[in-house]
Amino acid sequence: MKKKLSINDIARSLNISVTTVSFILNGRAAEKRISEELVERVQKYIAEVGYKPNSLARSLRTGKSNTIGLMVENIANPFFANIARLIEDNAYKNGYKILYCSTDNDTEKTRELIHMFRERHVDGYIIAPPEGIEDDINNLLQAGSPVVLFDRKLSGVEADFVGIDNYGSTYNAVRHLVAKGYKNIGFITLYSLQSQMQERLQGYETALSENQLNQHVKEIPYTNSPEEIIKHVTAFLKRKKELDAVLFGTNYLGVSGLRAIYELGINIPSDLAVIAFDDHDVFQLSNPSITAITQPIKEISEEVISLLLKRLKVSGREKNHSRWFSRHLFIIVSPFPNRHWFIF
Amino acid sequence: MKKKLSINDIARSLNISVTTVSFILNGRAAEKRISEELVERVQKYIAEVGYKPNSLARSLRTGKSNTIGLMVENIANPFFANIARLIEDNAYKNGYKILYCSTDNDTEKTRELIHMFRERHVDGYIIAPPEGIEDDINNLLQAGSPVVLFDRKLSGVEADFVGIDNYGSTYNAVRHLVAKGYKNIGFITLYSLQSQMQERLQGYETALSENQLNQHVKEIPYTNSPEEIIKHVTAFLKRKKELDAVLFGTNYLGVSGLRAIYELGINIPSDLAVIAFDDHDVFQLSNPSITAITQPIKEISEEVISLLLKRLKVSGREKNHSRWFSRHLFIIVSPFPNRHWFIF
DNA sequence: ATGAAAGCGCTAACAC
DNA sequence: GTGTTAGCGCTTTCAT
Repeated sequence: MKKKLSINDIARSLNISVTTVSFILNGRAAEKRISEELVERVQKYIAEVGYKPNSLARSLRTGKSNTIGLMVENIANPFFANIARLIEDNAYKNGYKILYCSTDNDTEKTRELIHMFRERHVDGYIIAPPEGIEDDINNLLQAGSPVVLFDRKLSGVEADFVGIDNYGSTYNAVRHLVAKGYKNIGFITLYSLQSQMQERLQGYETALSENQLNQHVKEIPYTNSPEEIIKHVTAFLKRKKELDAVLFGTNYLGVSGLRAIYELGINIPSDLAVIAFDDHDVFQLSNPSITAITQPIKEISEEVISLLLKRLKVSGREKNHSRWFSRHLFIIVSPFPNRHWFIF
Repeated sequence: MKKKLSINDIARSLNISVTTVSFILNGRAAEKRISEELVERVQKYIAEVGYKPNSLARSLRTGKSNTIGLMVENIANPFFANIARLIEDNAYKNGYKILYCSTDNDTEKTRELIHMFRERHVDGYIIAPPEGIEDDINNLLQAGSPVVLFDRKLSGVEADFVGIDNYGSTYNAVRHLVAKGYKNIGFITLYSLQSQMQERLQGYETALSENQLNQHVKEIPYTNSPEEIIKHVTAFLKRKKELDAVLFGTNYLGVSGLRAIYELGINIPSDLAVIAFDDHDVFQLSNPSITAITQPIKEISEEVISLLLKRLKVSGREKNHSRWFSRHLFIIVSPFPNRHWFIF
């Protein structure tokens, strides 16, 4: 168990001061006019003995950690897993490490996780927030930490946000079904007050009432297991024999829902048309493949990380917020003067 | 931007010393015979002002971080994502936080990630290692850090390991197919020297040669995109018209492979029987559903984390390695006297 | 039972 | 240009 080297050991071995080593380490040698020759000698020695600065100590001192906390609903959900991967890659390229975790939509767990991130001095936060976490996020913001929310908004929280037009998505999906002649369109969604779910519901309801059609909504709690979801969807479909189309509010509801549909022997699309929200391998592979409302995962990830990186850059420097917008977005609407909302 | 409280602030406000506060904080009040009344007063005040110790400083001092680094191949793969979730939950219950990351089977990236974990003083490592990372892991071990490997072994690395009987799995799968009368059985696998892939290949080859059947192996590089995989599988199946069954070496090869099969209009199972390695929602939902060689994810996760926790406990204390084995395992074989290999 | 103080490894203001 | 030194917030030994 070889002892870890410290900057002190290096300085002592080389008969120079720790300051000099520190400056060289942090690329401030030129600025401090440290001789070329010394710089080289130090770097050679460091490489030789394999010294690596202790980033814990560095963080403790500087208050920065080059780390971003990423909180998703569930890392096992392909939608979030893929976003996480893209964000991770992008962050790495910019010198940031990502720490992820799953909130399970559990407010208390999320609170603890935020706290853990805070303890670890993450420089910024990317969060798909559960309900009820508003105050905690506001605290973060108030403490000067950059926070980018995504997937669902939080009312009363003045943070940057990236998401999609949920309302328009379900609204258009239903209109599409109506145009194709479907009359009894069900919506199987989450029992949740989260903004994205409420908007999806709203889009569904508006489209239906504009066409004088009846609503058939089934709300399923987030905590249900796949087996429970299957049971409830099965019961719902059995009761609602008149349904000729069904829209799923999330990908995993769609996955379990399809199981229910297959088990009931219902044929897609002759007996029942199916549209799901968020893509999933399953939807592409189903035969016939299931129509999915696909979110632009790549664009969302890029916007999220670039937004946060900008805040990070700004937060150490001048507060000039000009030229903040990138190219490929749909709508930019923010109720707050200094915050940015990107809606794809 | 309210200033963060430190243990000093607490001590000063209460007119006591930081030592006392520290002892109370760390549950050593009784041991140090600090008066009940004082303890209560301190705890009340701490709760009131919402003080939370800075874990960075604590780690710097103690050298522990209550953190475990978890490196999987790809967090977007359901097999790894689910294992990660289970490990995370279990670690949390034991007071440990998990930092995950994806290696992409890239040795250089993995090396950097190990380094980052090391910098951050993670207390232990859980790794599904890529090839070529042997020396780095040995360094970790030599430095006294607990490491548990899973999914694939590393030759010449004396670490704990948890995995499955890959050889037996494919061997039995092929025998199962042979028993059902299939004669031309293909194996579409990864172009990889990783132990688990080699073992799967070996199982396939042995079973075939025992039955005097011809091998039909297609190896696909890890770096291929789903589209490339589909193209290569398509070409392979087109060339090998004689195949009546095919075995996929991993779940994502199976997912893309199914796409190829569907696009070719091949019927399962009448034209071609299909077995995949590792489960996936897609396999369950396919119609008819695809047979999958399912790994016991729950058991693997539990064994991994319990193994690491034990090492963690031991590494601070006496080195008594008795009673190390848990209940639900299949085979325990380790080439090293002091290391444990759990093969399910 | 409680407090003073050293020190974990690093950065940066301030000296020279 | 380079060195001295004061902390960042915490734990823990040693005194009292």
